[in-house]
Amino acid sequence: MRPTVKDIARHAGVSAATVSLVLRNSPLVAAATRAGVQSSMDSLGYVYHRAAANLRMRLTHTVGLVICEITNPFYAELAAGIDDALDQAGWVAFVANTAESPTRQSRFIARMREHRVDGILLAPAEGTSAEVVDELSRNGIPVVQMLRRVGRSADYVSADFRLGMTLAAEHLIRLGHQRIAFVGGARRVSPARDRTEAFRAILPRFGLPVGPIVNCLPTREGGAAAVGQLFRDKSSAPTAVVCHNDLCALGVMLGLADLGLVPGRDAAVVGFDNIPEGAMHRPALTTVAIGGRQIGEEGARLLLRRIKSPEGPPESIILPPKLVVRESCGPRPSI
Amino acid sequence: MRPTVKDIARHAGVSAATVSLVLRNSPLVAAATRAGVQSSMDSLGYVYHRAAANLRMRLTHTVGLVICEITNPFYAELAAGIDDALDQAGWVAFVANTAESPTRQSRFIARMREHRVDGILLAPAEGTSAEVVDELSRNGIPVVQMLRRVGRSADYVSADFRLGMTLAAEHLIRLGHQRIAFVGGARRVSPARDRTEAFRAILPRFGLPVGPIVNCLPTREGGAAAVGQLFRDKSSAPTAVVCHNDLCALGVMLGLADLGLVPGRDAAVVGFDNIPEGAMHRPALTTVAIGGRQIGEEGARLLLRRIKSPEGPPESIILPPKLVVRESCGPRPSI
DNA sequence: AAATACTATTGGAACGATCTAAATCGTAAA
DNA sequence: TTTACGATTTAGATCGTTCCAATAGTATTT
Repeated sequence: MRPTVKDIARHAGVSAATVSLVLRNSPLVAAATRAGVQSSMDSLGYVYHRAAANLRMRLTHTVGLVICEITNPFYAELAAGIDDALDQAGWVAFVANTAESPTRQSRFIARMREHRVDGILLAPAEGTSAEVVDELSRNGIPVVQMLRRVGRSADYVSADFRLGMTLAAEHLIRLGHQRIAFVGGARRVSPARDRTEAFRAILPRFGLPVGPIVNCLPTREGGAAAVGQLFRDKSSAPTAVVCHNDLCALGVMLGLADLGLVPGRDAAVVGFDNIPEGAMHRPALTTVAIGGRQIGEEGARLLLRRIKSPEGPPESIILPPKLVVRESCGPRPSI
Repeated sequence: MRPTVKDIARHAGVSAATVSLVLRNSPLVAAATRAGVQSSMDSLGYVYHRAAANLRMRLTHTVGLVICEITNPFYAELAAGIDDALDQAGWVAFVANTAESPTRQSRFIARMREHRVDGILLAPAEGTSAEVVDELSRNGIPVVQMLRRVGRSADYVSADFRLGMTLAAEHLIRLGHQRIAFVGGARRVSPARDRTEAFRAILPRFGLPVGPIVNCLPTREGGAAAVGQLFRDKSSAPTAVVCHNDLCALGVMLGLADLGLVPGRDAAVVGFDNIPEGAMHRPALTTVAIGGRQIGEEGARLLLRRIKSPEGPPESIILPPKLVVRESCGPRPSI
């Protein structure tokens, strides 16, 4: 059996209470005593039993990380940012990959509540109801929603997708594009709605018609399939395509290539997220950088702040996106 | 304050012990009593406090997941497989992304031991010493090493990288290639050593010289940079390149494209891993499929088995890889 | 009728830490 | 010599569950 504070106490000739004080670096304990206890711990190979301490204390120093799709490189980056920030604070995260299933998500959240996490970082699965977040808030469990907002009762960290869409569209308009399409607007999550609304708003402001909006999954496959619809009729095909995310944009470029069209020459393509493979692609992808890592870090820090002081109204952190211009838009439309 | 078993007991007019029996679906308790307790739990909004139960029981039903680089799509897939298998068994994982830093890794492992995880799933960071695994084994903490093996004292799940390399090389040889290079052999981890050794062994068996081996990071950037070295001198350039992984292979294809060479026509390229973007690339990447998801599932299941029965010698599960032929090898070398 | 077996329930001691309030010990002041 | 005080240390209750051994109550057997 592993040694406990009692064993250390006996070995060092003090009481368990004193060992506990040493463990928590209390200034109450005399230097000589502290040294003795320390050496007892070393020689017995003591490992702090945080779970036992948690039972007595208010906090478990543990959070739940619920991610809608960890295999999406953007969310992997988000998770890495969270992990970084939590590590710096000495906290640990339970992880769960919902794979966009609200059922799985509810199961995971229940499990994490049983483990008494002090808070939850939630990148909600598509179709998550506001009730999921509200129920947690009602029960005093701090939640930070990331990217997708489903409830108003909890904190939220995201990027300004409206601004991102505006940056992308203005760039294309400045290049002279007149027929601009949007691919990937289908999903019923707030970032998708934001992009779609901004897309609808910006074009008329420049006297341009709102181009076709194609609904598809935000994956390579989805993007590639969308190309078929958009470029079926050559005469009415768009000269530029804004995509829901980079994955989708890479798919669109693939679809274009399969039609013998060259992205950046025959049609401009812009993505969202700025995932690494976009830069390492030919043509390199122009994209709206969302800063997933940073959102993760901010989210983790916000959650820890909220756990420390649960009072106060829900907070929102909206980070500004940045347009990263590469090759996939080319100089000017050829048609 | 959240209700406890005592509160439920009082409300239902039974003892705490009975509530505990109901919680664990014991057949000892009468149907009527069970129903009463259940309804008390519902009306008071009881949430099981697993941490408290853990203190009394032997297990925490918790494992540590230590990943060398979560943003690498292959490891993201591995993590998804693990998450799946653990979910099915009703277990939860603490996650940690070491970003290939052994220091970080040690810190994470220590933290997880404090949380009393029942076992650890370890995809070791590069440079991990065998001592890390041995120390855990010595202290009776089950460990499953994934992909990279650093110690002999613990279980191991991986793919047969030697066989994978053999499949790739034989395919290229069958296509008629005579000058075959290997890119990415630098890293001091067992899968890299396995690939390199197999590469050195297979070519002489067909009377071919062992082509150049270029050491580089297994990233797009590394692969792209390697192309510069290999194709500097056109006359001695290889006609085929086997890469450490797909990321690297995508980089090589990028490097070739930047030199005006067409992968699959001017040089064959093969990767390892079979990550999604390889299939959705032009030319589509021929690769040795490692089955990250499956390795994750097997690893998680092995760990749970080991936790249940810690006795017995370390076990190894080595899954067979499969060659996935796509376009990046082309029909035959043109030179 | 007494002994036995079985079912359903329970009080109280764990698990390993922390917290509170009180005890102990020198030492300096009265 | 006694008292008071600050500096250390400690006994014992506590957190929310499970485990053990014991206890009723009922049905069955002898």
